[in-house]
Amino acid sequence: MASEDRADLLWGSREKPARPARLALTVDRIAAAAIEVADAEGMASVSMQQVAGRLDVTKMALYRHVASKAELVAVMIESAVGEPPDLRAVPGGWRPRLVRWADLMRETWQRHPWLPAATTGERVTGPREVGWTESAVAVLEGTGLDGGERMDAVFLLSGHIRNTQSVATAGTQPWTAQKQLRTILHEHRDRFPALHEAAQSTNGAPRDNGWEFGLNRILDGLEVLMRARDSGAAR
Amino acid sequence: MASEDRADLLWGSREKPARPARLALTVDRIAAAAIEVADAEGMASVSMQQVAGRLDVTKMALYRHVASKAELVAVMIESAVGEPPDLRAVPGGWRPRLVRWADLMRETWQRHPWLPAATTGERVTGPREVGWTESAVAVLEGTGLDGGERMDAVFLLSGHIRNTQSVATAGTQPWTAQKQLRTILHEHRDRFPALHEAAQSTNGAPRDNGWEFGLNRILDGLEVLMRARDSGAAR
DNA sequence: ATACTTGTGTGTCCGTCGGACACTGGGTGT
DNA sequence: ACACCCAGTGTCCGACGGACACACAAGTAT
Repeated sequence: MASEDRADLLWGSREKPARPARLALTVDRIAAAAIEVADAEGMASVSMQQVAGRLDVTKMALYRHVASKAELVAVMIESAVGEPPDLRAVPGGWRPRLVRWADLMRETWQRHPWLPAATTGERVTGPREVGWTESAVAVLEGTGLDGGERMDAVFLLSGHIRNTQSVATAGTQPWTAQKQLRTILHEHRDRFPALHEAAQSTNGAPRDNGWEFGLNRILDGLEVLMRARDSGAAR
Repeated sequence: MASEDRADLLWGSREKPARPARLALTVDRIAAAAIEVADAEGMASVSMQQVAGRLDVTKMALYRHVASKAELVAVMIESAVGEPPDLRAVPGGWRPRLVRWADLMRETWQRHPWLPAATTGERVTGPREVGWTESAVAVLEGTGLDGGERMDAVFLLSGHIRNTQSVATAGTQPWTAQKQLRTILHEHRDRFPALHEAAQSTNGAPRDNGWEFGLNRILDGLEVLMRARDSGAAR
């Protein structure tokens, strides 16, 4: 079954030293080429033929190493996200650690603007991706949040990263910075008075798609919950 | 230019009563058929031929009414999201109003599970979609947040809706509820101890993908900021 | 009544996509 | 010397979005 194969390639032991590996083509080389294409021309340009062409090989040769395009994308993601960080050395408790985690995550996603597009839809999550989650959930141990809450908190945070990054590269909800909509907003200012006024009062301000704002709001919200838990337990 | 056409169809006056309109095929009928397909079989099944087939018509006939598939999708979205709500009647100030807004938004997005998939990537935002944003931004007037912050807040909230909804229908980061990953997590519990422990402590709990959790955290976070603004201004 | 125009739907074609399948040619183990 | 194995090739398929020329009806001008 395809999904089993995919999971096997992602999760199985990648140690097959039995074969001497006289391979010109390897999964890693393929993934690297695909990432090059995606970085340079976006996820839409990642086709089997494009990737194969970059390796001077037929597209069908790729299928000797990956079972499907979905698996290729999965391998791309695993390769791109890199090893999850160890945050234990970051001082100051959960909040600075989560900030560090979010910054690292954001850096990675900025290096590979196709990650939002590649990680939407049904797919098998790879170990490194889970590792990133693990490292954030671990930060929240001992904060008074229960297991589900810890996972929800990390989901909330990583979702925020995905959203801001999607907008930055593609324009999911490009209310700002995209002049086409800005013009439309101005033309229809009677229809959208609150938006128009809000947009007016931020003209020229350096936009980061609400990255810092959302991050601080989420962390503040978590802190509120933790304090409530503390006082509740102490009571 | 294609994007101009798209914007025209979305934003232009749809009143062309000059022609008597003896049309069997209309943009609205096409959009309705496309939404039927998407609701039933997902966004991946929305192709020009599928939609045309449902209307007993050739796919090329559709191109008389929409300029491209991208425009068809844009019209689908506008039709699916519906008219934005008027929240002025909701009592209790900004917070209950935002909750109401989020609930309405979530209902809509649940009725059309393909919306997350359709609204990713570069595209022109339609007036109704902007209307939803308008109505949320309006709720935040007079809360002490400046224009950019109001927009960031709404972006944060709508991003959360999108994320939870994506996961519910497609499995963007399905750490939970997807038994395949659950099994993997159990097999690799030594590698992901924090995640494993967090998952253990929520076994059987009714999952909503962190919807309520994230919503409350975001609103708490906004409240913290507003209080800080208030006391700062009073000081 | 007839010819012209306008606009709606059709038929055919193209390039690209993911992928199935049969093949080939250069190693390696016996 | 031999057969086997397997990475890479070549060809083919159906589905996709879309260009383009055409058919054909209805309305208008003459």
